[in-house]
Amino acid sequence: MQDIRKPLRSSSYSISCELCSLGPICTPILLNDALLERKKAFPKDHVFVTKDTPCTHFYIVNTGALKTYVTDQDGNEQINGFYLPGDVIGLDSIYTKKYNNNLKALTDTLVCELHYDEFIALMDTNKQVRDLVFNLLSRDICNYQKLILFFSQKKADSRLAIFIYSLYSRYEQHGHSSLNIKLSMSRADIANYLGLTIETVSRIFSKFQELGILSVQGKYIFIKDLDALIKLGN
Amino acid sequence: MQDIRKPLRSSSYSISCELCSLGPICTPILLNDALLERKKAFPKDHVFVTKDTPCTHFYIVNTGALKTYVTDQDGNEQINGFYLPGDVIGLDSIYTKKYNNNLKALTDTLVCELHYDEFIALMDTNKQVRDLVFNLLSRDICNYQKLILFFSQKKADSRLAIFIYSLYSRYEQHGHSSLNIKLSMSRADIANYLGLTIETVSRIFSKFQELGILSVQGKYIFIKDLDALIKLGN
DNA sequence: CGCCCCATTGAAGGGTTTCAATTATCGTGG
DNA sequence: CCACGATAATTGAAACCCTTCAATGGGGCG
Repeated sequence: MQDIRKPLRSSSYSISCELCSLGPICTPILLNDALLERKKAFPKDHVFVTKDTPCTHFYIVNTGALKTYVTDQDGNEQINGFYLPGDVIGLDSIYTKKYNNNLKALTDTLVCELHYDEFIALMDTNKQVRDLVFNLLSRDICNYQKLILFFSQKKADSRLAIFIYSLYSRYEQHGHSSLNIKLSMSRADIANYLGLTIETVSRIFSKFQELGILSVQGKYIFIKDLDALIKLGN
Repeated sequence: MQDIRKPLRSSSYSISCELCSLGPICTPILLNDALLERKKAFPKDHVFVTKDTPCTHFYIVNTGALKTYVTDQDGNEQINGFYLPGDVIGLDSIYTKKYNNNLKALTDTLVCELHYDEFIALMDTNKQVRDLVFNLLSRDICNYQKLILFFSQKKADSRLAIFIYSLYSRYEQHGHSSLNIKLSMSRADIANYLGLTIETVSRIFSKFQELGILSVQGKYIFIKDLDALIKLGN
């Protein structure tokens, strides 16, 4: 079997400022150093935001991957989402003024930090910034609505198929189109997020491999039949 | 058995302007008649918004109940959510500029219509309006995040328990605290929304009734043990 | 009153989880 | 560099939950 680890381009799994969700409001000096701290580093497994603490920054992922999670009353971790380069984290805090999730680096990660107060204040005076935030919020809501339908309706096979496809799709949107994907999260994290068990995730990966839809080798996935993967998601 | 229909107060299942999500920006003349058309009536089963048409209005439910839904590629209806008095509908359209769902009255319904363009324009000049919309958007995102966790993690029992509790809770927030609930939607709608079958929903209602948690009589629910209902949701 | 639709209930089948055992992978220290 | 231990991932078998298919019961409306 082809070693799917060969074409690994982990160093390229970062986002250029042009393709970042902040887009044109960031690259010019519109956002100066008082508002934005660029490329701050967090090591793998570092929890750098704790739920219910006051919101001081929004984060934009530059390189690496993060997960947001809460812990339920039994102390179990419940993963809310994964964030990849270009994603903005923390917009839900506009309402609560505090973080609604814990935030943990899945790999060594670079983020841009946006100072909350200053940025919120900037929205009052700058229409371009304001419109951007409206669009980000509204877009988030659209995505979440789709996600709710997804989780309410889909069985295990579809969940995993769409999960893998969405990783592909999100990298593609940010200019890293490749059928080779390195999972930055463990099977346990995937299972937790999808509301399945580790065993089920593992079994479905094996099944997809038998069906010739993808090659699985630990954290490395090679999508052999993208159309079939999409079809499985329906 | 006590006839739980007796304390029906369908006429009171409307919201006063003071408790509406628009709050203080609406009751004063801040929103004039050019922006807001009050208490427009739609009959039961009327589809008054079609997906993908340009967004012309936001809607705020005054009396009655609505559902939003899309149809998948097989033509099946997939319910996205139910809207009760006080709820604002259409904020996700800020990004797409068109409606992302069909909108159908579950009962005879009164809504307030907010003209999209004029309202968006008002945000440019009025900070109070702007902040309100930011908060509504951000709050929606918080709610959706919780809903995603809910649907990704919860089994059938919990789904139905939380669904019933959330109806109770939403009426309570808007000043109609009562353990008697009239379901405005069919079992099919509930099942569709929760990602279950009609049969499963029916069986769980029966089970809850046997456990003494609630009385079920068609569309009328009486919550006999709220704590147990909440516990079942976990 | 009767019809139709909605809701309930039962039995069988399929999918997911649970429990248990094995295998692979990663990091560490010899 | 290899060996080792710990952790992560895979695989199998049994139990459980939910769906599917089928039949019955009940309420609303003409």
